[in-house]
Amino acid sequence: MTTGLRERKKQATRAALHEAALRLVAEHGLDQVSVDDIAADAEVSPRTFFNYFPSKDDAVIGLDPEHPLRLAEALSARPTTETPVQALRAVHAAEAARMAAETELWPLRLQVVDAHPALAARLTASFARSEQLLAEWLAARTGTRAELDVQPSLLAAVQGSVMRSALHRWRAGGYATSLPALVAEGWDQVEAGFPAPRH
Amino acid sequence: MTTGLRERKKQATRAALHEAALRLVAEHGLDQVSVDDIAADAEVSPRTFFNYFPSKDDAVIGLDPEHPLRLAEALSARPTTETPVQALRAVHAAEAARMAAETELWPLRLQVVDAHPALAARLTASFARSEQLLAEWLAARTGTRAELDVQPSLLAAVQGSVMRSALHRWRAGGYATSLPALVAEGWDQVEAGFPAPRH
DNA sequence: GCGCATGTTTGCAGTCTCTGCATATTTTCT
DNA sequence: AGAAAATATGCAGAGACTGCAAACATGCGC
Repeated sequence: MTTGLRERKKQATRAALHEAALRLVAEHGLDQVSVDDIAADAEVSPRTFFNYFPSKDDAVIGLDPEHPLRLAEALSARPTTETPVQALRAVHAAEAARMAAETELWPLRLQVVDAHPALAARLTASFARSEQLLAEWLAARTGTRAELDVQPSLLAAVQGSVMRSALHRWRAGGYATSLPALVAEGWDQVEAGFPAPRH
Repeated sequence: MTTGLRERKKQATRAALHEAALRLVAEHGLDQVSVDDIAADAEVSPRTFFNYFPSKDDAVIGLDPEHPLRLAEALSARPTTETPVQALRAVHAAEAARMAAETELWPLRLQVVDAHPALAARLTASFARSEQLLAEWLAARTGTRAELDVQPSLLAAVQGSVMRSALHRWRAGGYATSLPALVAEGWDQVEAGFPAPRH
């Protein structure tokens, strides 16, 4: 787990660029912030910016590209006695706790995503990669074909819906409710099959 | 419902641009097709292209921006005796039938979306607008607050998942299964709460 | 039919994102 | 220290997109 100077610097630069992008865009708006501004704020050359992120939007969102793989690993580590939904709930719970711990970044992310539909699309794209891996894991776990059976692709998508809905309500409620609780509430609803609410 | 010459021409130009974009990108790939190429193919000036679509990606996807509103209207027209899920199922069924009728465009759209993650994000963004309106409708229908209660935002998102999953399986199965059937299958799964499949 | 009001198309100039390539700088390893 | 490898930077250029102003087409009242 040794991290040489080189590796540490890379992490620092990446974080600096992401935080600069997020903070500047949150304050001034997406169109009022250029890549040059972000690079200047992070004290690297504009050209270097593109060594770290393929686009301005990606820098603003700034999610770890390795994350989907770690998620898939976490799932594979769950005991095979669990049902797919149980395994997903467990992984989501850990995930939500980790996200809620980033008290600085996620509220800012959700703010800019809310203000700029283009960024919402990027964030969704980030989730999409996870969903694809998840569908494959589900198919393997249940012995079905990911491409043709309903459950893998649908449950993978629904899992994303649960998380997005929880994030949405987290922000709407001013971050007063705990994110893991909101996620759990979503799963309860999913497992209950969306019963009609009584009036 | 009268359409003057002016209005008809606009529709035709929009359709020509969309079809040119879709066809060219399907054949040559997103990066190998410039806006100038698309405009030339549709026989308008490059500048005119941007009178119709705000970006190249949007032209490739080419969904009607009015569609979310019509969807919301269709929902409001459902009898209030139906549960939210029943109403959504009914509207989805009609929707799926309409989409399956466009035997030219949807397969091409799904092909390019599959080949280019950036376009997948755009398509999802198009759906997102519908989901937002839907969440509001659900909240109004069930007398809850769209922002804070679970069901509106989650069910709106899940509805999108059902449709996306159905489209995915439609394409994976070579368009052999009817889209409405795939959508219905998804809803069955949702209503059943994703039971663990037996082995 | 004529001509004005309004909406649409086009060209032009300019900004910004993003890429390829060559060069300098930094870190690592021996 | 010095070679090897990774990283940072500068430069030039393609292509997306916008604002503006000038042509052009259409609709409408007369």
